[in-house]
Amino acid sequence: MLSIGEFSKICEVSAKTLRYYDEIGLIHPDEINADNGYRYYSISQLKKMLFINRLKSYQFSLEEIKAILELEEDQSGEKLYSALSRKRREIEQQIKALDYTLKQMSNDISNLEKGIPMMSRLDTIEVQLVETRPMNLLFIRLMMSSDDYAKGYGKYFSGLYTKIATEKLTLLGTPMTIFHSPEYNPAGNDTEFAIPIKEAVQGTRALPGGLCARSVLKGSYSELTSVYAKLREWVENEGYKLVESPYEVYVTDPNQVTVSEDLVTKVYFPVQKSI
Amino acid sequence: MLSIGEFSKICEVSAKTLRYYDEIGLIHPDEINADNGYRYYSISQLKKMLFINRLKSYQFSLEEIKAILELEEDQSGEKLYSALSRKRREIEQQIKALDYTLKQMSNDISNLEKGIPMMSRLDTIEVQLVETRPMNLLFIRLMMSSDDYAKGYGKYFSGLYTKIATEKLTLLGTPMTIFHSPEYNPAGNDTEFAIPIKEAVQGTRALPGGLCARSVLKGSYSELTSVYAKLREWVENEGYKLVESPYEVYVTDPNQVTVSEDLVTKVYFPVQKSI
DNA sequence: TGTAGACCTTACCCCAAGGGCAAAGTCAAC
DNA sequence: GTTGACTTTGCCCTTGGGGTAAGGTCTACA
Repeated sequence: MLSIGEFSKICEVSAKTLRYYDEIGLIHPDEINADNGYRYYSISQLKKMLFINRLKSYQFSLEEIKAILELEEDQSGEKLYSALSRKRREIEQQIKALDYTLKQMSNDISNLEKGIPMMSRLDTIEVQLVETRPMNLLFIRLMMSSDDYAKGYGKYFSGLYTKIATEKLTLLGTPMTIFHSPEYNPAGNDTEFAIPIKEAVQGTRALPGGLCARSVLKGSYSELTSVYAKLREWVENEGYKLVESPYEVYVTDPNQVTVSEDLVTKVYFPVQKSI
Repeated sequence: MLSIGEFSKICEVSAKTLRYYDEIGLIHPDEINADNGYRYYSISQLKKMLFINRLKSYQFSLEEIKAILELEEDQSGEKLYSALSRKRREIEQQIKALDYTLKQMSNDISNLEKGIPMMSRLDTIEVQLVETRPMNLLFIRLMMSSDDYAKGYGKYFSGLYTKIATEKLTLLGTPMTIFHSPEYNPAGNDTEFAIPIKEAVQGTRALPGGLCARSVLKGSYSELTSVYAKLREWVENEGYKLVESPYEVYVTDPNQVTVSEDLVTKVYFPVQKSI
């Protein structure tokens, strides 16, 4: 039997951590001296502890590890296999996200090298007051959680395009998204995917034309936040107010454009002069 | 002026977060109504908030962001530039680490597909009882923090090799590391880098031979933990005890071996029969 | 002018995964 | 027998806020 100190040295885990794992039921010492409360671990617990360490290095939470250990006792490695596969996908996602972060950072760094301040893009976003024409939209409107956006765009737009193709409708513009939720809510937003067409068939509606504040974004969608901020600032400063739901028009098809710098998106804020 | 709710919607930051940032001094509202305590933000604070959001996405802590904001007020973007560059290196490191994790996970997953349990490697590590010969070591002994190991190995071994070359000494084996700290301590470990040579010049010492438990590791150093655990288990089970500092012998040169599967490392535990 | 509903305030407790420290009890070696 | 190393529990601390409660305020509508 090994004291907590000995066991901790062998596993390269602090004694404090071992006590914590005992407390949360992850790994209990094989034996506890009833007189003095000293914890004693058996050599055979080493394997379990190393397994825990490995799962930790795979970014499983202690709770997940506990569940895995409990499952492992009954049956074969089926659950473990699927848990690992799921976690692997998560880590692949993390790497993608970090690659993207790296790209953005490098962009900012090279701008700084040229003497361009980091947030100067905000000052260069141009807002125009435009009059839009009424349109007839083939649409689908639903609640989107922020996680599903990437998937949703492809799914719903291709559904709409399929309908246009099978029913031989006439395309009049590029796809657009209308945001009906008055505020941004990570849990879910009332979102409308739409494509302008000629025919007023079932599943279409009219989008009235009117005065809009509009910005054109050339480049990655990650800058959209700045565009929205700029538009709101402009609307406020110029004495207008938002009277309808804002919408985005995807002038370039994200599936056709491989380089994100080539993306063109127009953001519209339907406005009125306030009083 | 914008109320906290309006400002929070524009920035896509929760009101709670804004109150927290006010509390820690990251961004104070432009004005606070003295009667009711309501916070009011100006449109011009938008840029600062978006800047904070961007730095957050670059994994700066709020404390770091605060420091950056305070520096930005006085002078040019020098500090920001170096902070960004440093953080970029950190993120590159993270990606490397995640890539490595991914490799290990994939290995475990493909083993599971073949029906091989994850920690079965532990059972396959073989321990042999061997008698080592005394050696004469050219050595350097110092405290190494766990962060420096990667750098340290190259630095200190190349120092020793330089000495061997310039003083025309005779190489008698591959490099080795002796761990004198009785326990693993992340803050620093008493570590000896050594190379066996023939001549007993200054800067050398004798390593006595004797009974050792030894395991041979073929593959990545990340498995060393398992090897150490296995050796300790073996020593305990077979009724031996550790009587000197353990050491590792790097049979293959890490600088020559490009594929980590080809690395060969021998781990020695000098032992005696216990009583 | 009244009031309902939306909005704001502070205050308190909560999360993960332990780290640090203190006071007190215990063990092992000399 | 003593000393120093080891162990115990208990309490507070970390990051970046989330959740909720109790109570005060604002604004739009009737």
